[in-house]
Amino acid sequence: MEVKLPSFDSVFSIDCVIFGFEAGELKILLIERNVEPFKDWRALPGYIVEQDESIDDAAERILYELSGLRDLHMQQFHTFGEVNRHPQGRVITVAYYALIRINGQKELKPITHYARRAFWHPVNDLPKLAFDHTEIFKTGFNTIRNSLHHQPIAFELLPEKFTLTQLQSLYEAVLNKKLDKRNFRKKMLSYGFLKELDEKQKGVSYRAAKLYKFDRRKYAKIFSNDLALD
Amino acid sequence: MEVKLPSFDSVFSIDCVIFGFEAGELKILLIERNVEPFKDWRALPGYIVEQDESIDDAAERILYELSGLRDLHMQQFHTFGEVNRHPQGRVITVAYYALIRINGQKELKPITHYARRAFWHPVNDLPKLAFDHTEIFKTGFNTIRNSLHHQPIAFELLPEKFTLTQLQSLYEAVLNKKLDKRNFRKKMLSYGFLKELDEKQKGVSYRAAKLYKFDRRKYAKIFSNDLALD
DNA sequence: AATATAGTGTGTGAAAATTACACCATTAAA
DNA sequence: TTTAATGGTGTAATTTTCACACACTATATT
Repeated sequence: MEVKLPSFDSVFSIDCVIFGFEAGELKILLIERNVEPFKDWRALPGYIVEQDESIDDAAERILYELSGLRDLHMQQFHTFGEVNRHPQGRVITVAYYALIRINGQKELKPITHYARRAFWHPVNDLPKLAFDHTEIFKTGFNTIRNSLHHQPIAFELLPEKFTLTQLQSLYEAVLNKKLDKRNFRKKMLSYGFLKELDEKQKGVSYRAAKLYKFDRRKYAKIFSNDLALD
Repeated sequence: MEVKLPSFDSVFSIDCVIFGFEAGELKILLIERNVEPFKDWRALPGYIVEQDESIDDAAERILYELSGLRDLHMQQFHTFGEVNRHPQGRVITVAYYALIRINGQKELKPITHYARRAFWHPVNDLPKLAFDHTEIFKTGFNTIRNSLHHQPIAFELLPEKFTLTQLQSLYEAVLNKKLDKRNFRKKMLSYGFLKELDEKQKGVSYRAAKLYKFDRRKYAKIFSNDLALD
């Protein structure tokens, strides 16, 4: 079955590495491709940038079309421009990451037919991905690992109300190492951007943990001097 | 004088923010444009990526053609993709930075006629730049400021043999703040990647300072656990 | 030869941050 | 009531950071 595909001279595309956290595991969003090339392969959600949209806008649109996910805060992290990274011709891709709470109920439904389905997959034990997407994923994972201490990454992945244990297990998943419980809690609380709530966890068959909220205002105040200087 | 210019549908370009250090001042490389659009303006060295070259290769070539500089280690830092950033059409640009010792004797000579000349300009007090190059510069400056503590940035800007005072003044220039001399020296020496030489500064009309070399091996060993994890 | 000049080179104590480490409390289910 | 599972807490030792001031040395000038 030979398929005749168009060939590209000069095309921009976007690829998205979307992280989610569920059941103590860090996951990313994959699609199953429904078109050539790499039909039936797993891949990062990605597609071509239109003439009249900025790359930031394109990233939002493309993610939406392939997964139904909207209004994520997407952040560019690297551009991949090897000559032969795409079999149809010259395609340079700008890679974005975003972080999202997997709410269980959040349904993933591709809008276009380019993806057969979209699904969450644990970052450990990823399948072989189309194009150079494995490399893109690794670069993205390193990126969030490095911004964990400077950006509110953890709080975008967790539900609005979370326990300190959940927060810690997310840190452990991203950093890939065990942390000391007492030191972790002491430190997180000392930053002052966690609001203790009057609520407790429900539905667990052991002592229920206190719930906390992330205080974005205070976080911004504390970390504002991190970068910048115009 | 109306000039008819081609218009672009979909073009990749590269722009370079090249840092140098001289006379206690941090500088960047600018060109004077010799062609429309923005003829006669100051700009970052930048041009269009060819069909058959990777963006990393393109960055090296373009910098060479516009300035005569070669073999710098260029590092991509951001891609700019607003729709109207280029007056002739859709041009997405990948920005790179590099660091170089300004040796005084190193001559800057554009190879192509696109640049009339290339020259060093202090990062403070930059003129208005063509396109969105001022924004690109700022992003690049923030990038190196943030990697100063994790990458051997300082040592690529200094001559091979340097004094601790020179090293400190470079840190001060990049971070834009004064540092304490005793603490700075203590800390730098404690890292163990500075090799003290048996030589001293020459030609100064005051007590000559010891010269040091940067030990790249030891540096790599110390900072290797910073990133990565495949 | 004396002196002015300019930058080099050094140590200590206080405060803050980091690390290592173990046990009782609470809840639901059996 | 017992068990299984996780929640929650404090302290001491160590390391790191920070603030801070003065004598030394090489040269140029008179």
